[in-house]
Amino acid sequence: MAKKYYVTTPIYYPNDIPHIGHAYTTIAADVIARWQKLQGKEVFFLTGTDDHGKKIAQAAEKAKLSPKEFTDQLIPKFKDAWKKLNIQYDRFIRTTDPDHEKIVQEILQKVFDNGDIYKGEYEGLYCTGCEAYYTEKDLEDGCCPIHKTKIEKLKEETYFFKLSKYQKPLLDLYKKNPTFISPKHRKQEIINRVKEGLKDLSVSRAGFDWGVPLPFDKDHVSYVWFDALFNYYSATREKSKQKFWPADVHLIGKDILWFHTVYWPAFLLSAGIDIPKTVFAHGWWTFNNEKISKSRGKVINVDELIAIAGVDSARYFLLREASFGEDGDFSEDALIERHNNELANKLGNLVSRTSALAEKYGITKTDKKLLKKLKLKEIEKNLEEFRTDKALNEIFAFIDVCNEYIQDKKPWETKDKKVLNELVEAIREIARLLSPFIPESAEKISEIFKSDNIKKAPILFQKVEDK
RNA sequence: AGCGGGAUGGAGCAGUCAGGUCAGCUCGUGAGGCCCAUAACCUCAAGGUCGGUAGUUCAAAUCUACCUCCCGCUACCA
Repeated sequence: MAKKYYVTTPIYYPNDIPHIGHAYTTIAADVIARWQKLQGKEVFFLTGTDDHGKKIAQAAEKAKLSPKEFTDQLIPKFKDAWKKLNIQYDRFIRTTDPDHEKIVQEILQKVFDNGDIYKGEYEGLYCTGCEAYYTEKDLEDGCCPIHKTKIEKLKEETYFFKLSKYQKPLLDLYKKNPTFISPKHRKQEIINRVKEGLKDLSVSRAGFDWGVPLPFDKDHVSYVWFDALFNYYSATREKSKQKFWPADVHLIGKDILWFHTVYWPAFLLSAGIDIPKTVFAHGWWTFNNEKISKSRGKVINVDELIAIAGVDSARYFLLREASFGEDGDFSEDALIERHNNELANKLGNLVSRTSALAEKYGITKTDKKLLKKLKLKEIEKNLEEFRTDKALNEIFAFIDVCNEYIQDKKPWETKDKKVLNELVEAIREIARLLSPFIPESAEKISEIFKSDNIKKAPILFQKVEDK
């Protein structure tokens, strides 16, 4: 049986418009999924939305819809965006899916029976206007940042998860499984914070019903993280999917690293479920070196992203520009520069000149010497470690080698069919390696060089001129 | 305040974990080559005391200590 590979994105909050941040994580997951398929593995790629929570309930009320109707309306925005970006996910899970709700309840019951969930009182700073708790640092002069009203201390009955009990097991886990928190430089941050001690975590809310009811107390619904995190697991409970657990990688943004590397394994340990192999946190995008902020209109949504130079160029840019795990800066100019230079001039032109020469002079079989200069092992290693930028670097370094080769061998002069064949074989491999990143263009290239009867290629990447 | 990250030619970055093969890549600038190709491609050149100081070492961008400046995180927020 083929080896399996399971990759996830976070489940997104459906009230958002899909923007560059969502797109980045999802494209990265798609590239990894496609790459693993290329390695012959059986792949399961999960994405979805987190439909529960008070904010959604309130927004729905405003729109005079039930929360379910409200979220139903929002989901297509995400599905459309992923379709436009050529994302081949295997399942789009929603936290309102019945199979998910059922699993969450089973696990809540199990953890409750273990004694890891107990009833207690949560005391916090509560704003009645927002109907939400705030932490000390959110406040402005002791007032709610939105309503500017005095905030009050409130006690509420709630169920707690014994997170404190898992401090030691978590630290052991990090030690035993060094790649669980990736990239490496984020690990120490989490370890230090866990060492400082863990407080028990409130896992239920009373007073509204838009969530998964606690099986042992129907007046409470599960607090959002308990519900949301388990999506990764519940998607693997149907029979044909069970083999995929534990997940090979959860791709996430660095903002939710804490939840995925502390809460999530603690819940799983308590429920006696295997821990995923890796949680990989990537960085943030800035826009023209400024923080992306919705309020200032500095958001790039998916349509804008695609409009600049096409889907493949957008995919290519995002995975090439940012050192994976680090922050990256997005700008239209930078995207266009990479599109024109790397995709059009280097790759596109190589395909163009090679196909034109091959059409004119033909090719004959050779022993693929040029291909030996491709650092395939490096590329494979980088992709196993989610370093897409480095993998692309290596692939494009090889494209440079091909351009040098053609320059050096002057096949337009020598009409050497062997030289041309070396190039054709090289390009076939380049197309294969690039197919996870730029699926449409890679497919076109493969098509051009499919048989040995090659015709001159049309322009693959039309250059984008200055605006 | 604590914890974590960063500072590398004009711009943007890689290299730091495993010290020497390292000062690399892209853009920009200057000169040349080629004429197959998307005015693309190839070659060469100019440009950096690798944030600062001290140390370890035969050898430091890389390790250690201290300092300066930036950025992020500090938990019930999706």
